[in-house]
Amino acid sequence: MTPAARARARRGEGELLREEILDATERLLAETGDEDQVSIRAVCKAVGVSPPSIYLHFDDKDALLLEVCRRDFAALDDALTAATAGITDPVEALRHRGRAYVQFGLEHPEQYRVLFMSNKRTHRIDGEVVGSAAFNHLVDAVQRCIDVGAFRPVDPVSAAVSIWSALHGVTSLLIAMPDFPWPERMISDTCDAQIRAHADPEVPS
Amino acid sequence: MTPAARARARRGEGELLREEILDATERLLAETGDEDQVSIRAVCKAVGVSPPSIYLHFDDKDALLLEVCRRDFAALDDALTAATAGITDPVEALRHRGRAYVQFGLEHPEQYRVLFMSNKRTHRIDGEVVGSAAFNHLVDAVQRCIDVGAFRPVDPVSAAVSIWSALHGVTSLLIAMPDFPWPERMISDTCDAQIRAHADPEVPS
DNA sequence: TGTACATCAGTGAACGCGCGTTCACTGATGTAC
DNA sequence: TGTACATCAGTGAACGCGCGTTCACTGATGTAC
Repeated sequence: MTPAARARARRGEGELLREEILDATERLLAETGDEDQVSIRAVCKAVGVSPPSIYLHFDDKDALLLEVCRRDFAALDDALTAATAGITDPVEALRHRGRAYVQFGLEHPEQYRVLFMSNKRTHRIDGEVVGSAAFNHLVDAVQRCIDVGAFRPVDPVSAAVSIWSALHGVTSLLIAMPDFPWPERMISDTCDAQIRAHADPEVPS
Repeated sequence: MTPAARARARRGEGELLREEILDATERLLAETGDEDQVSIRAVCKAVGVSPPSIYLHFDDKDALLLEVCRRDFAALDDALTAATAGITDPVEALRHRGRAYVQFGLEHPEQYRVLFMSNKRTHRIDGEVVGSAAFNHLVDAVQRCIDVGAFRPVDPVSAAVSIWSALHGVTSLLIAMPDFPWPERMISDTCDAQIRAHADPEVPS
């Protein structure tokens, strides 16, 4: 049951394969749940092309994985933005952002692994930190809570790191140890606790 | 520069090799900082024996890694116990336990990866959760804080999970993304915040 | 005290596998004249 | 309108590598008689 070979792209449409390769890599990662199973050959098989054709579009395997990483960071950022759409209260928006972060991780565990739990350093190139957009948006969200007086006027970057760290703790433990008897409400408790930790006590909610 | 071949053990002392294999695996993990480089062959080279001799002491590679995992969990538990030795105030003891947890992770990052960040599931066998001792000791530490009235009388297991999750968040982010501009005092801030989050407000410290 | 033998602690060589990558190539298709 | 040619989008086969594991073996050493 060999997968159908892919039809050759028409002239001028060679770049189509590039997108198909990226899609297949992503799909393979999600389906196998194992970064080690994402080999050049496996990707080719999934796409229906031969191994050398990868090198028409990517310098090497690392370049391919870096591009996948970029897309995943963008998908995460999009999911977080979507989760807060239409919410005017900055604290509620932050709460939703937090929940959406954990949810993204649980829905795309292997992608989350690659982004935040791997030692492959795929998320770095030439000192560029690929995922900085999502982090900056979190800082902005914290800043808005400070602006309306709901949060104490601390350094928004430190507060964002603290919140991120708590969210990442929950997400990565759930991903790495799915069989542990985690308490219910662990996710929302963490989000709520982070809000509480930064709230201004003089402004009761 | 081939490493010196290991001298054959004397009769009845065959088990010595088992310990040497485990030590070498641990050393290799720490030195290379990469689980993927810990192969049967690499371990053999480090010990100075031939590949088949591994199988005199371990069923297969997974069995070897599981045993390494057991040792690492024991080492973690020992480090945490040592860090709280002689501290009578339960809250101070918990604070030290927290700091020691993060410190263990940063000092043994690749071991920490294997224990808490891997998808290899090395820490499970026949449903036995290998690292439960360290977790139970954390629950006990939380319970002592509750007993003296310093912590609100919540479920100690949930509180322990919450604390663990926060500590793991910090530890694993620092390990996975060492180049990120983490704020100073991130570790101690996290420990302090967790203590505060569970403290009984009627008992000011 | 001598010697045959069982046992122990390993080894040498090979198995089949999948990997990333490279090289020379092919064949369809658009274009210049 | 016909045709030679350049270009594009790939492919087939091979490279050397390291991997986990297995098989038949070796040679030293302790022990029974």
